[in-house]
Amino acid sequence: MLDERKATILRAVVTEYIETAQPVGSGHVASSSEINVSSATVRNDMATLEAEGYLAQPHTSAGRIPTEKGYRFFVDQLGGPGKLGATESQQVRSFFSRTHGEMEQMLSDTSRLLSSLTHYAAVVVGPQLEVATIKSIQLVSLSARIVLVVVVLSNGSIEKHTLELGADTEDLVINSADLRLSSLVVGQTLAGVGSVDLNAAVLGEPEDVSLIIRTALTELRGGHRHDDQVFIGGTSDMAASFDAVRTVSEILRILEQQLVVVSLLEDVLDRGLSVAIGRETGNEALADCSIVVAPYIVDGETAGSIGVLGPTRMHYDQALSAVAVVANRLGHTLSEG
Amino acid sequence: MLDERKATILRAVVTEYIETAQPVGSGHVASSSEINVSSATVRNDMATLEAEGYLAQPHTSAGRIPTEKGYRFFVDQLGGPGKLGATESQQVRSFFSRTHGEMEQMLSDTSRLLSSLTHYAAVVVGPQLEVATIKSIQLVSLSARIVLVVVVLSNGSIEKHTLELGADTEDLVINSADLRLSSLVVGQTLAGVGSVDLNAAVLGEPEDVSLIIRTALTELRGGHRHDDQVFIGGTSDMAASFDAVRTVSEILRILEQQLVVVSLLEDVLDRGLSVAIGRETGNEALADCSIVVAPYIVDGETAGSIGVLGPTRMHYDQALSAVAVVANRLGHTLSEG
DNA sequence: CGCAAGCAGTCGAAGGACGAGAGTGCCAGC
DNA sequence: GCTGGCACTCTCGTCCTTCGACTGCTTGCG
Repeated sequence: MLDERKATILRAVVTEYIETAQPVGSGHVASSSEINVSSATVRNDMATLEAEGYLAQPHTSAGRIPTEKGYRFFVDQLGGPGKLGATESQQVRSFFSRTHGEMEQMLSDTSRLLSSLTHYAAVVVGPQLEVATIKSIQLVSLSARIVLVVVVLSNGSIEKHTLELGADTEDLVINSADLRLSSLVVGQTLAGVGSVDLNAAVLGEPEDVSLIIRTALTELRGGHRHDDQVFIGGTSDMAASFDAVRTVSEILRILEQQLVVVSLLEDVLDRGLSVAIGRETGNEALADCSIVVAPYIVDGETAGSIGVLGPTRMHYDQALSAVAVVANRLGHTLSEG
Repeated sequence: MLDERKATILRAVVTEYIETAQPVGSGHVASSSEINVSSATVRNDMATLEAEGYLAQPHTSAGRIPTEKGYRFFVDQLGGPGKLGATESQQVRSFFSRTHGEMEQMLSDTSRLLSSLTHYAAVVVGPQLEVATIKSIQLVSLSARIVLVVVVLSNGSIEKHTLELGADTEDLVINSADLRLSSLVVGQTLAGVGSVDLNAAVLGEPEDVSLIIRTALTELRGGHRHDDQVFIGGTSDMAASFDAVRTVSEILRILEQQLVVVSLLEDVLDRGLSVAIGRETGNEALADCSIVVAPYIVDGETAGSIGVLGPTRMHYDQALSAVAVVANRLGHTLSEG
């Protein structure tokens, strides 16, 4: 499609623009790269590149700026994540050797790590609960009419639901319900709870016990929506890399909607991409942004995804490496547990 | 201190500046307020107000801008939160009638409510776990060497800790440890766990059981640090009310540090204030910001605090009312549960 | 003495002129 | 097919001027 020299020129323009945020002119490219042709030749090629949609001019007699198509070419020819710098990979290593304990804490810390590596906003989407099996279910009575259902899942996360009962209920009743529930759902997935036959479930139990069981199961089924946990870090870094408050505010508005963020990442992954540039993100408000994503794999299965969000002129190579390495290590660490 | 007319003038300047973000001149004040004096007189008074530190001039021949002292006077003479507007109080009412269920979810939603009411960033600090008593403790074995300690507290929140055991452990052993732990800590506060005598705790138990008990108790003691949960909403609104990206980025950096946020709010409350203006916040990076805070009370005790963070030129009356009403209703709702 | 009216002075914001600089497109020639 | 040269374009910074919005002060009036 593009001959060797045009590709090199395009590469040079993109790199330079990412570095300086200034339109880059033919002179710069001619002098500061491995091309040994004159600026006039570069000019001709740049005109072609513009005609083919890889570059754009903010105005006549200014240098060129990469278009989304230009960035896309640049990213594609990078051909996957490279090596991480020495200090960065040291940082990753020390993070994962130090980290332990709660998954939530760890995912949240991971988003901080990722943003500190890349200086962009980092998003970490927690494992989907649906695939995990139920290890334990327990009813805890908080007050006469309030009962907490605590479900422990095989991946170490916890689902909880508050039940408000219509009438005061004795501990004995709660215990019976607890036992029955355990035998019903332990070993199932959360999704599997949906297929439990409500009527069969309460067969032979007294009225008050069966009421609790019904309520608890219904709650568990309804809980599907806030399945995904999202951890976001580095919004301040993100803000610093834009120059219009308006843009920053719009991006923050997106990031505040966790559902949108999750589907954003998943859309990108579904399309088989690891980078979405500008409008490729599918979100008009992110026209000036790019997203770099990777899934992480726990015990052989894709568990969740991580990503960074920055300006279209982001350091793609660094971001790609950072995301890849962190996703890899994160999956590894979670698999051990 | 300030005679009636000077106070009125100061009030007028502050209101006007909050509205327009433009320095306000003597002409404006003279024409657009209940003062019936000429602009020349206003000018004289404004000169005095400036000399006394209530107003400042960006440059000669510009209008006046309130100083922190000016805002402080303005806020003090407001004398506490007023009524909320009709639509806003409708919004609050419908929110609290609709809301139910998980505390985390509710606090997070509350931060969204508060930011949507005020159009500033909203901070909700969750109840301190230390005062809650332990309702139940349970050990769940996730794999041969990994055990999850799940602690249910009386306020409905959950603490969990992962234990990594040195050797494969049978369920029987875990069950014994579970029983012993329950008898030890149920009914205590989390802080109270600290005073349990480790040696007495494991008296008479076999080696493997006592190891688990020790590990679990130690973990629970160490867990004190991430006590407070912080929920932040409306960062996009906050961003929109500043005009320098730099400022926004710095504020976001503060908000990313949950510990800092918590102590920020508590410092303000400790000083007996409900509003901190500019440097009163005690944080240099928040020189252009003000914070409005209120504690919320659950079952007669101060449980946590909520607040909004906006520019020094914020709508103090609205913010004060919103924070007061929401804190009140939140405390109420949590008390019922 | 307090207030108002008038007036001179100050300063920033807005707008226009202008040159410098960076970059382009194109053409002719090697 | 590449290059040097050249004319042209457009932005940006600077300078200048004008305009307008203020202020501070002085003076006069009740």
